[in-house]
Amino acid sequence: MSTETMKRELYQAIAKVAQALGSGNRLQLLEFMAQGERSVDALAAMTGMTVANASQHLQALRRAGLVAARKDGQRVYYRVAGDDVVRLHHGLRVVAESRLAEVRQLVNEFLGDRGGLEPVLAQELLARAKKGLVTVLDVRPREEYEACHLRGAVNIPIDRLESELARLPRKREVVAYCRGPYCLMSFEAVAALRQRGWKARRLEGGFPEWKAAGLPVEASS
Amino acid sequence: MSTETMKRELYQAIAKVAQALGSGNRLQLLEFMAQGERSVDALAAMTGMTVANASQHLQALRRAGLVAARKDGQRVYYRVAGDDVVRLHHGLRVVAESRLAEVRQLVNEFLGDRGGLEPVLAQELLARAKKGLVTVLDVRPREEYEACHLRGAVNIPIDRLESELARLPRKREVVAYCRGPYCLMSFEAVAALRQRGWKARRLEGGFPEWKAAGLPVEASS
DNA sequence: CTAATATTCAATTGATCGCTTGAATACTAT
DNA sequence: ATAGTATTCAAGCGATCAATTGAATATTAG
Repeated sequence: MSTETMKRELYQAIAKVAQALGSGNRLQLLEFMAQGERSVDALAAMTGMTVANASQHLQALRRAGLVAARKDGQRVYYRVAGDDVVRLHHGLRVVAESRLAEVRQLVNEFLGDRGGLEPVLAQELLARAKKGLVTVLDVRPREEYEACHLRGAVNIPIDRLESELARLPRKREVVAYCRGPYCLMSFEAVAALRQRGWKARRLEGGFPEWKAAGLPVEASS
Repeated sequence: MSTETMKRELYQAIAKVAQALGSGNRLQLLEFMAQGERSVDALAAMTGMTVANASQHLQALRRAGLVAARKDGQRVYYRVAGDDVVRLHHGLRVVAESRLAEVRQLVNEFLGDRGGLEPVLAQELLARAKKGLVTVLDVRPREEYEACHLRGAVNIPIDRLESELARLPRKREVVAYCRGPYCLMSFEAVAALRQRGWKARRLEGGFPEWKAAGLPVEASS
């Protein structure tokens, strides 16, 4: 076979991965799976899809090698196949935000005036946390925190933040994070903390991006 | 509008970038454009597509913000929109090679027994070149070298390698590179040099990956 | 065993995509 | 102006895709 045809076949095979990413529904499924494995009906509920539709999209992602499945009892749990997949998802978002005006506008609308809160970069947080200068706050639900979180982070789910404020020392800056750049919980947390006199910022990105970058994480017990 | 619908729209807009990458022909076009800007008919000839077809694919890439066009005389020159696009292209290849067995097999078939030549990583080459331990050899055609090349690289196009061997000092190791991981010129060069007694290896990836990683490049004159 | 639950499968519909063909447009050289 | 070249446009065809619907399969609880 000529090298031209071989190269064409090769790129056509690589393109299948991009095709699998070429659907808003599948990108959303991947975002949720980046938090940890999830069952089909959980993913269907989170994305607002029918179960049958979610199942078919998950199978498309599996055929492209982007997710893996594990069966336990009557449930099937899907998860991203590896950190490289999360990084690819992230890279796609970055390019889309920087190259498509429509995406930039949608992000601005979505974040509203919250966009103004300038985020802390992962490397910066890592350095400041090492020196004990900041409290790292995970505002996701308890189960997600327990499955995996940034090393040394404290967990106060966003709906309990007001009642458990006492756990956050006032003198240190708080850096909050949640599920990712399109998750609003850390924005809310920062706003609430600032209103009550804390110095607070949010982490750029969220938990999946941190983990995919190979930065330190830990699980509870 | 509810945040769910906004998020759905946002991801649908991001997915358009992935859709643009979801075609082997467009991935090949991007590979060629990563070397530098190219006219429509040059790209059509390189990929073996009809001119009309290439034009349409290029417009699809432009709608997705991945390439930009410049008109000069009666020709239109297309180029990748930025280094982030090259990095995304690269990330896609990495995921496809690591996650799809079919892609791994096609790569092996394509590279044949050449796959055995273990490549030099970019960071390693940078360090060794700084100490003057290696000769960096660009085996691409002269025009491509002149447009842009790794800083300090020597240019001997692959078809003139035999006749200009004298330009390569025998005692230093040679590291050869070309257009990218699916370009065979550097493999040939390494094989030829080794046969004649040189110590030679090839650079992992190629020129576009080096440039997109922000490593030092320069142009002639 | 039976009922209930979770997931997958199969068939259908409308929409979109990829490629071809042939014509239209834009620019250059003479 | 005219001819030649480069690119884009428009129409058409077959293939693929996304979502819905309803049924089939697999597993657990009682």
